[in-house]
Amino acid sequence: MVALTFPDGARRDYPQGITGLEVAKGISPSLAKRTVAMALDGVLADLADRIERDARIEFVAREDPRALELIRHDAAHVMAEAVQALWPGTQVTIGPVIENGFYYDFFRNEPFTPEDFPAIEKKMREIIARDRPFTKEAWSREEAKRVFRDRGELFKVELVDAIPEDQEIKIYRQGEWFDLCRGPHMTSTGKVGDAFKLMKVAGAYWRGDSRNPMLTRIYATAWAKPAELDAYLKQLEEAEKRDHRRLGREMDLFHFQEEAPGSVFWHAKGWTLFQALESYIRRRQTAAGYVEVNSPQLMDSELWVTSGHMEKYHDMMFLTEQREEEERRYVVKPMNCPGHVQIFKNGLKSYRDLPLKVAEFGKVHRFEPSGALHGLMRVRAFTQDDAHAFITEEQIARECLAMNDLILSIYEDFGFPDVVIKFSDRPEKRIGSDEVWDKAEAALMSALQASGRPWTLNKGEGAFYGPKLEYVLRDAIGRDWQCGTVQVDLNLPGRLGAFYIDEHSNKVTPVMLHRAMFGSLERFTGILIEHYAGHFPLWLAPLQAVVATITSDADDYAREALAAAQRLGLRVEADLRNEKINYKVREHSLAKVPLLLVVGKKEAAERTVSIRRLGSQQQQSMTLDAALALLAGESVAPDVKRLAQAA
RNA sequence: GCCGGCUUAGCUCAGCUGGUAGAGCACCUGAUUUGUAAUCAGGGGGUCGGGGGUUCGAAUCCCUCAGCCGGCACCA
Repeated sequence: MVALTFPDGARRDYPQGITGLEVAKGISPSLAKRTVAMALDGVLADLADRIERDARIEFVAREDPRALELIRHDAAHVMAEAVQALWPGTQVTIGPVIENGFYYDFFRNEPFTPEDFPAIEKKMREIIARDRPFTKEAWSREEAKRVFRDRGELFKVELVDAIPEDQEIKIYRQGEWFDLCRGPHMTSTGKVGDAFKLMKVAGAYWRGDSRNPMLTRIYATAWAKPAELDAYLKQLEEAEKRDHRRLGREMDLFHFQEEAPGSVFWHAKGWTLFQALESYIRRRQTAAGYVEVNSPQLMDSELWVTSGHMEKYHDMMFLTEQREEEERRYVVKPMNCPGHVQIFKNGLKSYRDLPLKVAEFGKVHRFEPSGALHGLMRVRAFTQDDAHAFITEEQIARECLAMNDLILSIYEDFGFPDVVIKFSDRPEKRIGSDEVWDKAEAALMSALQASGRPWTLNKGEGAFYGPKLEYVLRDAIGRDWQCGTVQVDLNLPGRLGAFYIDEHSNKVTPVMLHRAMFGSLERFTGILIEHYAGHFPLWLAPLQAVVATITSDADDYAREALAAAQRLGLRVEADLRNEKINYKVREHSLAKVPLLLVVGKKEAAERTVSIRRLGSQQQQSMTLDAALALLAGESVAPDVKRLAQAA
């Protein structure tokens, strides 16, 4: 006998080996009918599975949120059957559920194109309409390999081989078609429903390894109800509207062109935004005890040989040509650290100088693979808010904590609600003694725990020179961005010959901490454009307000208002064009100008303005002086505002 | 870098199976002086991404290079 506990707390005994379906039927035929799977002790299982042990049992209806991953997984099987029905000889490989949908990787000489989608979707609907039950079989390893080999499914043979010896080989059938699969599945193909859509084709390496053959991946989305599918598609459209590449063009922030792939042409408005961010970081880190330096763009390649970068990253660095009159070759810097070590080494340093925290808005160049380039998010030339702290071993914990606090405080100012920290500890291949690693990891970990933030362990993912923290932001539409980093470096200072004199007159190699907060300013600007959907807070908005006239009678007054605003350092333009106010309101709203100061005859006579805020229909009338004071107040950066409040 | 797709006016896009390029918006000019999301009329603008080939003839077909887009791989 097995004892099953039901969600209402009832507990009943059943013969051992009874199936979930039989249990459901025993309770009521209608329950059995609407149930697509069960959960035993919270783990999803086939409804046809035999129950061998006492368990908490729950019946999962198709509408249950937990059924969604089954719908998607079943849909993946249906898609694979459809593809093989349409193109015999296509090999199937793997088809997992992912966020918002699923994919399936196929191997076929002729790749698929989106034009094939309608046919595949049609065939899928046929298979779903047939409503064949999913049935599970356990095969022997040899039998599975023989069957797949006979069918020419060589990738499946590899998959069978990859299954650990202690696990059984499970095959799921849906009518004639079957697939190697871990399961579980719903009761039949009909349960997939029709809220699915094929989204895109993509190449993907077999087993994620670029040395392997490339497969064709078909991405699809699937939902329990058509309304959910529609909502998802709408959400994608919304995300597209806030794409920083699109907003960058629409808001006249920047552009790219063929002659400089991966390098940004910043327009005046975009550069204003960029500089607002740079100034902000400069204020924050100066307040935290950093000094700012600037190191050369080009340095002798020998230095990069010494640092080890040449060997590891040669293919990703820009190098100058060797010239007749100059035998040396120069490297366009891909990072700032070697330069900062040179600054540290210049002049003898004492333990009294430590910690020495050196920051630079260094522009670095990296020859990123062409396929990796992506707007501002992945470029070949970018500006890091980089810093290196030269410290003693004893100072590791304190300085890491200070960096951690600074980074988290900065993200708060931009309204990122969720920050997840990844802790990467010692990798297999590393330098330095275990004692030093122990100390470095413990110090980093104490900083991490002091932050009180959620974190995850990235086992063995640290740099070869030391452990690191990586800060991942989640933006307004739920996407993750890795930005900040704190790295303990036990290697480079020694390698480049840096030392300080300790209190016993001994030469000691300092520990170096690498720190970035935004990471790449280019990328962070892109993230912010999407995070705010172009609706920047006033302190960042490239154009804060437009003074718009209703008739030309107000032109002189508008010019006066503009000049007064500019004297206050506000970023304001005047729109004196011979256009209707409706037209101007529309145009500046679309351009996402935060504030419109509308002036007509009435305002000119009364020395007032009518304020209209972006996203609001309402108007607010006040005197020009009051309006400018308000604007100036709202334009103050959050850190400066805090200082003013504290004073 | 790999797989697939795309590249036509400043932007968004149309141009069927080859016959020599079009729309809307933007821009310019004129009229209109306007009260909170598009006033009307007129006008200019393209060696159809670069190079090569097939053809009597190429935006259209083929090859090649580049860039971009979607993934994969990579990301000090």
